[in-house]
Amino acid sequence: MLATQLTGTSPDFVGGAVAAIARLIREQDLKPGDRLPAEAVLSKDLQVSRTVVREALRSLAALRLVELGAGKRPTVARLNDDAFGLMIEHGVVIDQIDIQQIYDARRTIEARTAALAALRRSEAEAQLILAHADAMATDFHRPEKVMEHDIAFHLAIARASRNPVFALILGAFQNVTRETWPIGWRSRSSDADRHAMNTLHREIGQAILTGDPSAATSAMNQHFDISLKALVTAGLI
Amino acid sequence: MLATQLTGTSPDFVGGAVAAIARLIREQDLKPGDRLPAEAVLSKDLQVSRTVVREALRSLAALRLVELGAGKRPTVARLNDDAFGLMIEHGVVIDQIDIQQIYDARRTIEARTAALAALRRSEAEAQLILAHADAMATDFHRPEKVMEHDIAFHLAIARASRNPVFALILGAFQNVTRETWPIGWRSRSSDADRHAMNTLHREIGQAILTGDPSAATSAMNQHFDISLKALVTAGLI
DNA sequence: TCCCCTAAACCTGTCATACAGCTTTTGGGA
DNA sequence: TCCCAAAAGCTGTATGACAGGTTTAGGGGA
Repeated sequence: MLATQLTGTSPDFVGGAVAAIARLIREQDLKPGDRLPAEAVLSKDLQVSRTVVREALRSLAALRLVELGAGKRPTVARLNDDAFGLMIEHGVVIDQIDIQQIYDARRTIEARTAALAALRRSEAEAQLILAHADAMATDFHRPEKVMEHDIAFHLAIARASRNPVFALILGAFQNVTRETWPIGWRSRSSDADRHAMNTLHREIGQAILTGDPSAATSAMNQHFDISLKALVTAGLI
Repeated sequence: MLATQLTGTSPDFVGGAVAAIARLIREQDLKPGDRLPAEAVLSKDLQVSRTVVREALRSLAALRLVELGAGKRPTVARLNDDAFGLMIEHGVVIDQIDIQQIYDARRTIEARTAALAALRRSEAEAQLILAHADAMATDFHRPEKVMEHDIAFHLAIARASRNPVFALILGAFQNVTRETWPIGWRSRSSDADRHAMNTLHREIGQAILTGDPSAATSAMNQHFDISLKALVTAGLI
């Protein structure tokens, strides 16, 4: 339950404060934007110095449970993917996770988000998804733009799935994707290959617009088949 | 990239220190267990007070990128699921995520981990998985034990899938599962229903032992169908 | 009465210093 | 060479201080 660990049975004031503040949020049923007590108040209530309270709040802020700002009392925060993104990136840096494993996770999840998006997307979401697919073709000669639209395309689908857990997880993969994407792009042998990828994106978008979940899933799976092949060709995997 | 946010264009010393330390780990290619510079050294190098360095280290420790201990220099840490677990729990507490969404994520991922486990499990892993399934039957009259074996069963499969991303995500759901599991258990109308669940667990385990991925996936899907129904009956979803 | 503005009160971000207690290193003795 | 103890190194916590940002309260004007 604590965010830090105990050395033997030592006190761990900071860990205790983290737990106490998390409990406070839960027990007082606080929601995003609600203000927590000021540091000085927490310090008195929890019987620890402001130093300890501040380190505890920083811990919670790192996890995105609270938000801090100069002069402002701490507030309860909405979950957001960049904290988890840092963790994933770290996993890659220390070789605990490799790129193929991330791709497999993406494939597994995105096969599902594509299906859910086909079932649940709003009209605006479907249009946004297709717009990104189209923009990838339009900006074809500018790889950086293509990449950003590609990433936005997949994230838009995740959001349209209406499951924030999926959006959170896939959002966390973004930074890693930004590093590997150019490799895949360069490894494709011809522009024809690159256009073929765009076609698949549009197919996914169409299936989502049409509301055909199994078509969306199978197009998404094809997409990952091809992308993975490109990374294998590049020797990245 | 930073773990905390900037208010306008303010300096944000702590955020800068977090980024600098993360960069240090990456650029020096540090691995789990490697020691970081002492706080005093970082303080001098980064030109900020020890207070700032400490808050930055606490942030990284909360995300499990580093590990802290009294008297010890900070060390690089292996990723671990409890930080992500806290985030998920928070998402539930503030109503950003509901139980059904977590179940859908679990179902999606576990259909895959079951298949992968069937393909990749070691002999010992297969035995461990089956042992947990058996223990659920043996300890049938002690719900708490059943729950722990149930959770351990699913986690063992995740680990046997050999994809740490899945293990990380599913591990993070554990705490939430611990809160909802008893509700599902109580909602089942008869002991026969409860035994049926155990049978399914054993079926999954058998498929993994046999090395039959599609059987493992379909048994896992059945398992989730039934579990979800129990939660719907209980009015939780 | 209501709105707006300003001054005061409140609060966080950063710094410096101090010291207890834990860990690692060093150096000497067997 | 190995072991052990002393010294050095380091973190965890506390206190006090102050700059600068934010919120609140209260007064003045319409």
